[in-house]
Formats: sequence, structure tokens, C-alpha cells
Amino acid sequence: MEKVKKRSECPISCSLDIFGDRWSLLIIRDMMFANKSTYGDFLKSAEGIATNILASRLQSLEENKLIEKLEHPDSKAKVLYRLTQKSIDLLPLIVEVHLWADKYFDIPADIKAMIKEVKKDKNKFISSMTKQLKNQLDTEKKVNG
Amino acid sequence: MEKVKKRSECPISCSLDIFGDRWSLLIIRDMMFANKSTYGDFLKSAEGIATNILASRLQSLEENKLIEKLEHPDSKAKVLYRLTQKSIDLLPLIVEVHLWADKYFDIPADIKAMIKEVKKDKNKFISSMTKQLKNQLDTEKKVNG
DNA sequence: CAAATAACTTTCAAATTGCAAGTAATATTT
DNA sequence: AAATATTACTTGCAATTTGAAAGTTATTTG
Repeated sequence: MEKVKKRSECPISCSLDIFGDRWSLLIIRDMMFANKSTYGDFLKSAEGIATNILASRLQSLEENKLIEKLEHPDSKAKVLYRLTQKSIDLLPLIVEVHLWADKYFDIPADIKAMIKEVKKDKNKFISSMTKQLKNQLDTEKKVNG
Repeated sequence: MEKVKKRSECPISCSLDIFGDRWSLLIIRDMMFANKSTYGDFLKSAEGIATNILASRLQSLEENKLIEKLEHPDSKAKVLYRLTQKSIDLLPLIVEVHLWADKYFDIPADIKAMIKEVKKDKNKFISSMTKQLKNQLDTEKKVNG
């Protein structure tokens, strides 16, 4: 039940209202690149998100349709979180974050490899990864939906 | 003297540590697209940033080399803030924010026009705007630098 | 059936935000 | 020259948010 306060009509401002915090894009990252999909998965990430913050971000992301909650195929105790088209469409933006960071930070080797692929052919990387991510859609049954 | 806490080596995480908040990119936006350059300019923006938050964000952006403080040519009472190469390099990312927002929000007409230009030829838009922004560099004398 | 796992929720202190008012250094007006 | 206005902040304080730790509930495993 978090308030949705739009500060202006500016597209950047509206976007930041949704994912302009220090955690939301990291959850998206985990889902996009690390194939994480559960609450426990996200908790294990290097940045160390607190449990209450994770719960609050997951709720906000769901309210903003960037993720969906599904029944987990392996267990009723688990919840499966999945990207939506809306969040998959953030890939080009996230790729640009990587390219910018590559210019100004030291990047770990494994990620550096991915960035190398991006630099080789950005559009190809994005379209092939987008296709891959889309394959995960429409395959599971939504929960509470 | 704000602490610089890097949560991990992840490029997204490192980037968010710098501009992952609800205000920093709006200041960059004002400088990139609205030709704003002073404290008073930023205060006037639609989102209504508080004076203390603005001061704190300007300091953080300066510490992270995304902006520079210069003597204002018109008055000693004014401070001129200017983009750096590092922040100009955020343009591709900011363009992608616009494209994403264009897909999921209603965009004001004037900005819509710009997005139309972007869609026509993204690379051309970015390179020509980058060139324009770079022209503002190396023309003024730094303050306290 | 007991212990472990998973996904949260709750509690509370600490940090951050946001509003309002105040300050100091120019600049302008009278 | 004195008074007023502008500019760029800073300060004080209440409200909100964050973060660490512990607790809860529903499964699942041994």
C-alpha cells in the first residue's frame, strides 16, 4: 500500500519514481543476469539487502509491474519471481549502465567479458538477450493474479 | 564529507552508489536539457527539491566528478555548475531512460518531440548532443580547484 | 514428529528527507 | 551610502525511510 507519488510529468522523474533507489535495479539485475528468482536468492547477493527492504522492494516492483509473483514449480513454500516485458525492456538501459561503469570503474573479469560482447555488437547482444528473457514469459501460472 | 560506501564490485551497484537516488539524475537532466547551471535554477524545477537536499546532491555529484563548480561570469554571488566528461557520458543511459519511459508513460509534447528525434537516429542524436555538450567544457576557470 | 527452510513481518535505532527559517556574501535600488 | 533584494547555502527539527536483528507462519525434510 505504498503511495505512488509522481513528482512531475518528466520521463526521467517518472522513471526514477519507480526504480530510482539503490536496490530495485539490483533485483532486476539478479533476475536478468544471475537467473535468480526467489526471495532467498536475492538475499544472498553481494550487496546484502535487508529482509524488510527486500520485501518492500519486491512489493513495489510488483505494483509497478516490473515483476510478477508465480507459484514455484518445486515447492509451495517458495515463490517464483519473474521479469515482465516492462522490466525486460530495461535491458538497453542496464546495458548503458554497464558501458558507463566500464569507462569509470574497474569491472570484475566475468562481467568484463559480457561487456566485451556488448561492445562487439550492442544491438545483437540486446536482441539476443531479450529473446532469451522473453522465453521465460507465459510459461508459468500467476499467483494471486 | 559524505562516506563513499561501495556495496560491491558490480558495475550496476557502483553506478547506483553514485546516482541511484531520486534527485541526482534530475540535476544532470536540468544541466543537459534545460541549460540550467545555478543553484537557483535547480531549485525552480518542477519536482521541487528541498534546499538542503539540493546542496547535498550538488556536493555528492561534485565529489564523484559528475559536475564542476566554476566562477559565474555574470556575478560573484553566483556559482556556475557545469557537466564533466563523466556526466556527459551518461547521455546514452539517459536516452534509454527516455525510450523506456516513452513506452510506458504519457510523455509531455515537447519531450515527445525530442524522443522522436532520438527514434529517428539514436546514434546521431547522441553524438550531436554530446558534441554540443562538450563545447561547454574547458571554457571557464574552476573554483577551488 | 522435530528440525530446517522459505518468505516474510515486526521492532526499534539510526540515517535520510523535507519543510521552514536563518545566515553570509554579493548586487541592486533608492 | 543605506536599505533592499538576490544567491547560495546552513541549521533545526519533525517525519519518513533504512537497516540490523529477531520473530512468525507455512511448508518441507529427515
